[in-house]
Amino acid sequence: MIEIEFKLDDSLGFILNRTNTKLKNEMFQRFKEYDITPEQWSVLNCLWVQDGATPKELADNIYKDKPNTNRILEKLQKKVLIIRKPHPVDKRAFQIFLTDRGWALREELIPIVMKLLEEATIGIERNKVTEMKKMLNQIFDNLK
Amino acid sequence: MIEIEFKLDDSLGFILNRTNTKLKNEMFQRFKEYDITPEQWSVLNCLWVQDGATPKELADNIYKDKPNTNRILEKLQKKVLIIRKPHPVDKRAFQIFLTDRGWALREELIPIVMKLLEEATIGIERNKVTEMKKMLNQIFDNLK
DNA sequence: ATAATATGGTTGTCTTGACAACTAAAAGGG
DNA sequence: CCCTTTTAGTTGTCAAGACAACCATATTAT
Repeated sequence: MIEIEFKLDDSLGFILNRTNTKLKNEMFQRFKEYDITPEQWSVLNCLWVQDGATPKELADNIYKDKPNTNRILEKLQKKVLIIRKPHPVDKRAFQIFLTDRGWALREELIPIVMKLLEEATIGIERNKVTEMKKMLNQIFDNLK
Repeated sequence: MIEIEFKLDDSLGFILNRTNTKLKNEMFQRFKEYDITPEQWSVLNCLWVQDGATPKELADNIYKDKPNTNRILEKLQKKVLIIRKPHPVDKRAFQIFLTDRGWALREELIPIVMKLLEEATIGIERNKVTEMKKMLNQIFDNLK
């Protein structure tokens, strides 16, 4: 009988998930005083670049499906960080706009994230991080 | 005024999360006919190495908290892949044992995962993957 | 122009993840 | 030995992710 060799602790999937979870969680902690989750952060990021985007466009940008994006938007709306306006052309759609508070978070949150990523990658050369990001994107492209 | 530069699409956190989600999801799809989730897979893996472990030990091994581990165990139990037995020494604790079906999944699932990881890392040299895993573990250790 | 199809958005369900609060048993300190 | 503290496990809550089903509007084909 052939003994199958597989070590969970050395498996890319497990390692990836473990690190991702911890990083996301640390981000969540540092955002706590702003009451923003990492997912909400990613939506805000998209809006800072493209204010007035539709939920569909935002969903595409953050690589999540429409229901999830919708629920994230609901939470941002409840916190008055965004407002929905009817789309001028497409009656099915909306446009999402940042409120003043939504805009203001930009200068507050970005430094926090940059500091976090700085700390997370201590001991890893900058070009190695770039290399890792390329590999992660390669894996992303390889799938599905 | 200083213009803050930050691109979500080039941010390690975003890239990590995006790839992790996709890999996990692809795993979920390939496990579908076995009705096993990636998280349930990780628990089974631990039991294949340490049959009779307690929920607490399993939680430590998969880096999840007790409530989450407990609920994953409930699902494995409902599918009769594991059974709980009272701990012989500690009356608070349990020991988790694999059923025959739980053992049998080993030979079925491991090749699927190995194939998936093979496909996911196409175009990336094997030593680069090793390097990436080291970096991910470094990041994990850097945090908290 | 109308019928069929596609798309934007919403709602519901199930699994997971973090966290708080709780029970019961074990361990430690006086 | 008793009292305090720690630990194993459970339950509940909220945010999120995948998925299916659904409605209303747009688009396309005939």
